[in-house]
Amino acid sequence: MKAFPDKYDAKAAEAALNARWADEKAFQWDPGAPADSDYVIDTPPPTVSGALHIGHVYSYTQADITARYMRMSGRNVLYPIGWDDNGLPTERLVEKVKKVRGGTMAREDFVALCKDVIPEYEQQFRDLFTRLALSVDWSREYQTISDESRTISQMSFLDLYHKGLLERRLEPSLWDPADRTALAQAEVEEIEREGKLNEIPFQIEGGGEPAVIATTRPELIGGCGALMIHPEHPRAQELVGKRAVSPLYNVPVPIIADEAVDPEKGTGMVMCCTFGDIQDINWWRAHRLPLRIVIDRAGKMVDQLEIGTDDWPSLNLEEARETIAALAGLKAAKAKEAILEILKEKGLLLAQKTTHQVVPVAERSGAPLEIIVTPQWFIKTLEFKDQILEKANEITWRPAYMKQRLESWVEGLKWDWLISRQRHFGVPLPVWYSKRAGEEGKMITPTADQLPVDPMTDLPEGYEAHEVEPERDVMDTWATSSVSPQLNTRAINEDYALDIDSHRRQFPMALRPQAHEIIRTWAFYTIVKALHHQNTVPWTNIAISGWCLAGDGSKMSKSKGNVVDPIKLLDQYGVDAVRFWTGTSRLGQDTALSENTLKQGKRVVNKLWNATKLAHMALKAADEAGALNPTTAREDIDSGAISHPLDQWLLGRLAETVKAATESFESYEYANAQRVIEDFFWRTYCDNYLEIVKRRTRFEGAPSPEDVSACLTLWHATDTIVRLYAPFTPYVTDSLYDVLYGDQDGAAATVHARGQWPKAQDQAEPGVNRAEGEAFTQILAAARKVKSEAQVSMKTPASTLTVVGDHDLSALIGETVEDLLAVTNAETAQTGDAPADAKAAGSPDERFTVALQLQPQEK
RNA sequence: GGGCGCGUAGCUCAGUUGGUUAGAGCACUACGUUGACAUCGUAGGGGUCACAAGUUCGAAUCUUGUCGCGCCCACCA
Repeated sequence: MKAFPDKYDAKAAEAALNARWADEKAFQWDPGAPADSDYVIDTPPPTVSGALHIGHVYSYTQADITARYMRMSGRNVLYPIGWDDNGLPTERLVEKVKKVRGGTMAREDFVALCKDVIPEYEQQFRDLFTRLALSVDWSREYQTISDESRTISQMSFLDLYHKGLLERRLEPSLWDPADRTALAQAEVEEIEREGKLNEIPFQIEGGGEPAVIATTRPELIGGCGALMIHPEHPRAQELVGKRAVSPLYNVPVPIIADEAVDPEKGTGMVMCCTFGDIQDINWWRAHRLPLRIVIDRAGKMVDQLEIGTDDWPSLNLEEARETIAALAGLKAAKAKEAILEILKEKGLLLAQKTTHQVVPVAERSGAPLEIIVTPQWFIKTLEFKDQILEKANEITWRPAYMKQRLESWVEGLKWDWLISRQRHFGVPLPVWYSKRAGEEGKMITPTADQLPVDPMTDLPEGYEAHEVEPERDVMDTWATSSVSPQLNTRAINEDYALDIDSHRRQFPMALRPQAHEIIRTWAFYTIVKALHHQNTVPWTNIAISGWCLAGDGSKMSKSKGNVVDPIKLLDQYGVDAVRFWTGTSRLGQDTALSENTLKQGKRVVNKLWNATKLAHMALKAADEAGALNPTTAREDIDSGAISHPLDQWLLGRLAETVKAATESFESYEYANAQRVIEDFFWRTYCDNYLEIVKRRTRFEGAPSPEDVSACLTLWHATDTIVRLYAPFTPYVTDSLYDVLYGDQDGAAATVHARGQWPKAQDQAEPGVNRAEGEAFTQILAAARKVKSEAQVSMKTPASTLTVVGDHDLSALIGETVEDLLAVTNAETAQTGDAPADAKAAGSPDERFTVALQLQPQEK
């Protein structure tokens, strides 16, 4: 046992222990351990976008608390770490740092800049995660853009492509005109705003009352292919079968009845354009309407419409051309204003109503989305909804109700998963298109052993550069991060593998920790990939963390100015205290950053230190007297070495705590574990037991058997408490562990090593001497209350302590009267009637009344 | 519109399968404290468990409904 250091310096401990853990490779996965002891975690690779926020601290600590417990409990934990360092957020960061725009430069040049900028920002994460004491295996660090990740990601592509689950299709898809790329359904957000619902007349061919449609997007009139009306609409009979003529463009379009038109909305008639929304696509397909594109990839009005042809006739071509010219090149929003002006001038804007509008926008850029027809790559999901839901059911969701988010997402899917992006920095789609005579447009893919490839610079085997056209698109980062388990197990399946043995052993994984806002992306996509590649689940458990909110329960955001800098927080409270705060949070639930709880964390660290310091004095003395030879609590009780009833009681309570904490951890309820540990440590151990045991720890020379009993108990309690707190407050516990074990041969170097969690079979009998211990603490509390009410010091001596009434004291509290006298500073104890000059108080459970004859204190 | 979560002390939250008198920390009040700890201790005050009805010997807990907050999904002319 080492000497006890004077003071605990959290910052110094953080630095020293990190160095030691790295040195000893304390958190490396052990390939030599049996496979059934593996516990593999699919760690979220944080997006390299330049932002460190408190949410990182919060959610990664939640995962680490569980990881540390799992390792201590004996599992062979593989806890990798990676960085998601390609895709739009990373492009944005690089553009900001380097003051460039990716779209205006050659791809290679931009990628070179990315590779230049990224390392610094990954180092920020590395520093933060190290300081946070994430017990990740740093030898398993990966990047989603590395050669190996690109290989695995392209393997995933090839497997799905050859299975027919991934295909290139020319069809309408969601388009972000600001970033000029296609998007997946999951990247759509909605904003609410005031809009204008415009009523505009369409003349009826052959005369008659015009059909008035209502639209919020008049700029799309040029793309109108039909006028839709509900079959029950009063004018349906009259109009269906006739043709309406679009204003300004004068294009005759069929009037079609369709149940999907809401007769209550607007005028009950609506134009179908290519494309205003998803309903337009449905009508376009169902009624085989013409494709009339009026908005380009930049979200601007096309200036050369092929209007005036047989397929796209106009009854007044001159006016149509004037309209086209007037709008040419304007962005959709400007074009809307312009066309409304024209309509107004010509008396064609019959009414305009303000309406509450929900507009789909791109999550990243915030730009309103367009639907545009472009060739894109899709992974099939729509026809697999049932299988996806089945797999979701095979996974244990923690908390269980979070599964419903995935279910409602899957049920609402409208698009296959679009993975191609018209961007610059991502994993390339491994495809070429042949230009050879006779096979023009044929898709050529590499073989697995040629990966990774960049079709822009590499060539397919047997082809010359002039014979192929490279695919220029890159994959969305989700297409790669959705194989994060496989990036770590190093294979997609039996057919596509870098290391099939590790994949067979480690896949599916044990745990995916992640936040709830990416259920519809990361969790969903990862499940889809595992289904398509191997018809399995990617992991058996998914633990969903909530958000970290500001102290007042509101969302943290830059605009509100309530963002907390994680580094400052760690400096102010110490990592252990911040982790303690995280440890009070529950999975799935948002947690407000609480100064109280952070302070409480600091108190716990301090209390752990001081309680151990007190115990250490006695332990050290007993050790030097050669009297401290602990085995396990159970054996020391069985052998008679721990003989005192209150020692056994304490260890019995400790055993109950170990049991409850273990059960909580096994069901991923670490907050409950922390609470029961805290309750035992502070209330039972510090407030009561440490006070009670002082009498038997201040021995001179050789300790008596009951002193030895006390010291052995202190040893087991201290040792076990340090282990119980270890997953939560790794620095102070490992510092204390080092004091207890640092110079012992054969002891593990760190409390965080595999197998260090207290074992049930080593504990005392849970609940042993519970009745005596409780009676004792109740009587003690009553005695304290007497002194508190008398407003005297707890040390005030009493000549007698009376447990009022007909009690058998030794039956109640065992042979512990001497302890009771010492801890209450009383001379004698008795039962029966209270002396006339005694002051009395009841115990908290009202079972006892305790009277003390207090002796006047001399100053 | 459908669904999920939450609503318990002034604040932040716990409350296991229904079971004596609903708990903790912070805050508040009083008192105490020269050897583990003022980052402390002891005691105290403070709750119609959102509301209503029901089931039950018994409800914070189960059922139904209402209200409020947050979120997910859908609609979106």
